[in-house]
Amino acid sequence: MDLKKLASRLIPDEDLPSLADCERAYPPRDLPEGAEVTRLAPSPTGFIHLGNLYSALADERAAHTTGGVFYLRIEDTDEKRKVEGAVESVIRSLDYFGLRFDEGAEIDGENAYGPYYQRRRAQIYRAFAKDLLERGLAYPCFCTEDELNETRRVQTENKEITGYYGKYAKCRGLSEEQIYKNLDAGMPFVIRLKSQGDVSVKHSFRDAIKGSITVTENDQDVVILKSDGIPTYHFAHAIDDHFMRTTLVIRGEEWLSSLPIHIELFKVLGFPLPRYGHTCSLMKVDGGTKRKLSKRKDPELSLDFYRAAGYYPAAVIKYLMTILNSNFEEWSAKNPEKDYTQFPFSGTTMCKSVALCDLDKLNDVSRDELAKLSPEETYVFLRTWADEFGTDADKKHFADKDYMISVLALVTGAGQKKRRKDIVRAEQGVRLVDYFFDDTFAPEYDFRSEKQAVRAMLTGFAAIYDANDGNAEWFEKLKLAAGKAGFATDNASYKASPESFSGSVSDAAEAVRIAVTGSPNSPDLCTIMRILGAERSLARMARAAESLQ
RNA sequence: GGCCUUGUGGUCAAGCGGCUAAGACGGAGCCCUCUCAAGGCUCAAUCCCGGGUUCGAUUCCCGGCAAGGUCACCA
Repeated sequence: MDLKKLASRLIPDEDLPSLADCERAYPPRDLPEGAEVTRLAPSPTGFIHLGNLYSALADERAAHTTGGVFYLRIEDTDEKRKVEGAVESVIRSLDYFGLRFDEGAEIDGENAYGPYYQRRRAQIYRAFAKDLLERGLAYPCFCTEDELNETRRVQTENKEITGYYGKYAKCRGLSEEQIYKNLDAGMPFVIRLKSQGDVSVKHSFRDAIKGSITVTENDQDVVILKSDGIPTYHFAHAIDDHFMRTTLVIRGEEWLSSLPIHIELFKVLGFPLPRYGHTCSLMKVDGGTKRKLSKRKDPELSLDFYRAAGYYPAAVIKYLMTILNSNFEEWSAKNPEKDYTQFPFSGTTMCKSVALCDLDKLNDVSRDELAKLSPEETYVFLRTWADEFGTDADKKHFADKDYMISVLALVTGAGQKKRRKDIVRAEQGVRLVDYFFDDTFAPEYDFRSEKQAVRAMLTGFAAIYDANDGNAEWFEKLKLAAGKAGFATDNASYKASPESFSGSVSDAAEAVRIAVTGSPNSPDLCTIMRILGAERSLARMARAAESLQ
C-alpha cells in the first residue's frame, strides 16, 4: 500500500508545517534546572469550579516554587460544548483567588509557545497525523456510530472489554482498494491510532502525586482526528504538552485510566514523556456515601458560591492548600506570619485519594485569616462584597466609613489581646453588624427575667447611664441599677440564695443587652453603647421597656 | 463486568515492623467572664475483614469486602 499517497488523500492540506519546523518553532525552554512548566487546560464549557481551582493551585505552586512557568491553554476541540466568555471567566476567577498565569490564552506577555487555543493549532495536529499515516501507525476508519454501538453491545454481552481493538478494529485491516472506494463514495472518516500495545503487558509508572502505580499497555485504536479534522483530547494533549514544553502534567485522577493511551501516543510521536501528577477528586458526603462533587447538585463546587457567600479568597486558597499538601497545616501553624507562597510545596505529599469538601474546616480557616485583618482591611473586604451582593441598606451602612470602622474595630476585637473571630465570611459578617444601624435594627425581644424586673432595670440604668463612663464605671452603674431592680449585684450572693433575687448580674446585663442589640449575645456592651451614642442607646432601652407594659 | 486507585476516630490526616497510634476541624465538659466570640484546660471517638510472613504487624504479602475513577468522533 502506498502510504504516502493515502496520507495525502486523507489529509490533503498543503501548507502543513514540517515536523522539524515545529521543533524549531517551539524549542525547549531556557529555564533553570528543576523548573517546572505546568498548565491549566480547561475546556471552555462553562464556569470554573472548586476542583479546577484546586488543580490550578497545584499547578501554580509547582511552577512558581521552582522558578518555572504556569500557562493557560484552552482545549476547545469540542465545538458543541463551547460557552461564550468562558475563557475570561477562568482568568477572572483565578485572579480573584490570587492565581496568575505567566502566559497563555488572553494573557499579555511572552506568548512564544502559542497559539494557546487548540482550534488555532489544527495545522500542527494534522501534520503529525499525516506523519503517523505515512508511517503506517494510523489509519482511516469509516465505522458509523451505529456500527460502533453494535460492537459495544456485543462486547458487553460477551463480557469482553469494550472498544476498538484487535478483531473489533474492523477498519484496521481494510484493503487499499476498499479505502479508496469508501473515500470516493464520500464516506466520512476518522483517523485512528494503529496501536502497537499489548494489554497483557503491565509497567510500573511513577506518578508525581500518587507514587508508584501500574499501567497496562494500551491496545485501543483510539481516534486521534475526528471526522471534522479536529484532534481528540488525547492527541492534542501529546502534541501540545510536548511543544509547549510542559514538564509536569497535573490533572484530575479521572485521567488516570487514559494514561496508557497517552504513553503510547508520546512514544509513537517520538516525544519524551512529561511527568504526570494525578490529583484526587473532591468529594462530598451525600446520603451516607461519598461521591464526586457534581456541578448540578452541589452549589459549593461553584466558585461563584464562594464569592456570593463572601468567603475570603485567601482563606479558600489556604483551605485548599491544607488538603493539597498534608503538612501545610502544620507548617502554617508554626509560621503564622508567613504567606502560603513561602511554603515549600512538594507534589509527593499531596493528597492521594479523595478529599471531602468540608465547610466546617473552611470556616475555621476563614475565621483565622479574617482575624489577621485590620478594621480598615475588614471594611474594604466587606464593602467590596456588599457593593456586589449586598442590599441597599448594606450599601448605605458602608457609606458611613468612620462609623463602620469603629463598629468593625469592636466586632473584630482589633487591638485587644485576643481577637474575636465572629466573622467567617462577608455575607454573615455584614449581617452581624445590622443592629448598629436603626434601619436594620429589628429586635424581637425575648427577655428571660420577669417583666417587672427587666423594666425596672432598663429604666433605672437609663437614668444613670453616662456615655463618657469607662468600662469600669459603666459596670458599677450597671450593678447599681441591677441592685435597685432586684437583681443580685455579685455572683456569690446570688449563688447563696438565687430565690431571693430577680436574677444574677448576668441576667441584669442581659436585659440591657437585649434591649440595645436585640440579642442575648454580643461583644462588649459598654463599647456598643458608646458607638451607638447615648441618644440611641437610651431610646432603645426606652423602647424595650415600653414593650413590656 | 474489566481495568486502575484508595481504605487510620464523624471529617481531613501523620505514622509505614516494635514506647500508652501525632495534630487539626467538628462534638462534649470545665475555666475565664456582663452574654457571646476568642483563649486555656480536659474528655469521648480510629488502624475495613480474613489468612499468612515475623519474636512482634496499622505498617510487608495474599485473598476478600467497601468506596471512588474509567471504559465516546467529551474533555
